[in-house]
Amino acid sequence: MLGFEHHDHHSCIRSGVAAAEAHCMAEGLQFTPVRRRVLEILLERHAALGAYDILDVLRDEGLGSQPPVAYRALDFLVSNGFAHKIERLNAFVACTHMGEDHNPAFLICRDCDAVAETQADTARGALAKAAGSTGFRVERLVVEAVGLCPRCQQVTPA
Amino acid sequence: MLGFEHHDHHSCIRSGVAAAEAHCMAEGLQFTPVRRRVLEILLERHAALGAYDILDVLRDEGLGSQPPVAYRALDFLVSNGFAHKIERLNAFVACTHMGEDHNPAFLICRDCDAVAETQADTARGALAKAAGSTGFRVERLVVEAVGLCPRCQQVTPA
DNA sequence: TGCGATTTGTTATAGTATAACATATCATCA
DNA sequence: TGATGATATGTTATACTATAACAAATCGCA
Ligand SMILES: [Zn+2]
Ligand SMILES: [Zn+2]
Ligand SMILES: [Zn+2]
Ligand SMILES: [Zn+2]
Repeated sequence: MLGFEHHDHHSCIRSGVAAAEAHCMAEGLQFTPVRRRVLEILLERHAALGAYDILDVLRDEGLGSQPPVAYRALDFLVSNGFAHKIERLNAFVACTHMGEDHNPAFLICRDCDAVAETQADTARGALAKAAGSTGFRVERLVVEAVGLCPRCQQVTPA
Repeated sequence: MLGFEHHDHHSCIRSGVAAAEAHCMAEGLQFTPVRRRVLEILLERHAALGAYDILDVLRDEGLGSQPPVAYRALDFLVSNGFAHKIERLNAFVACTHMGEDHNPAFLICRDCDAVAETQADTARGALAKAAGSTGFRVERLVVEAVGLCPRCQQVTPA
């Protein structure tokens, strides 16, 4: 899991983009400049970004200035598993398990909005079981934990 | 768990309101007409309702006509555990475990927006463990499963 | 009754997201 | 290569969700 710790962020961006590009190539999807750039922005910041934050960057770079441009790119990235939407924040993050089939769960710091992605396999199993007994069929699962990241626990104890 | 099945809805409304009222009495909280009515509306519909849906009802009944009226009542209900917010839908549902300390999880039908509340204890345990290893401290947990309810599986197979 | 705290009323505005349609680009094949 | 249908982008307008700020009313309690 990619958490709150340090890491080689430069290579993390490069490999993320590369994985997405490879996947698009393989699937015949168009990895257009806007889509690529939005993914890069998400990877660069490594945090939850609102659609309008992303749009601001795109606008500065002349890649688009209206909301639909950002939302469409984000829809593409989310649909193809390159990014996730954090419902709690109305924001988006790059996926840290590009291409792998996984059950993402997110740890969201209520102080600094940092987001870490981890796995929710156990949760999915338990939920699917409970749901199954009522006849409900689970298709997607949103798991978002809100709390304090290690960094903010020092600044804001209690 | 209160699922998608039939139940004595009339008594379900009454007991929900009664439980909230009792809790407010015990805690010295003001269970005002607007707050009571919003809880009743949520219990009556037994579905996820947007703040503006609720506001429409309040307006018809002369209980308030501006967004803050609905949002304040909802904040009160959510803060005190009488209702939950469904992040995925930007909507609210009455709690089905009034007063009990619990880890709610929701089963959301993507077709009819019906919502059932169940328990996410296993998920919470697993998440807290995974999070703990990174130093993250979980305070609240959002678990929302999106899929098809029994009813909609018949109408919309596949 | 008086006073501080809480709740409600109201206006205005901020923030998030999509509908609809015109234009441009891409992918393919005749 | 050049036509063509599909996909993606540009743009305008608007819908939906949520909160800030302040005034007025009400409540809880001394
Ligand atoms: Zn990184
Ligand atoms: Zn933090
Ligand atoms: Zn009921
Ligand atoms: Zn349904």
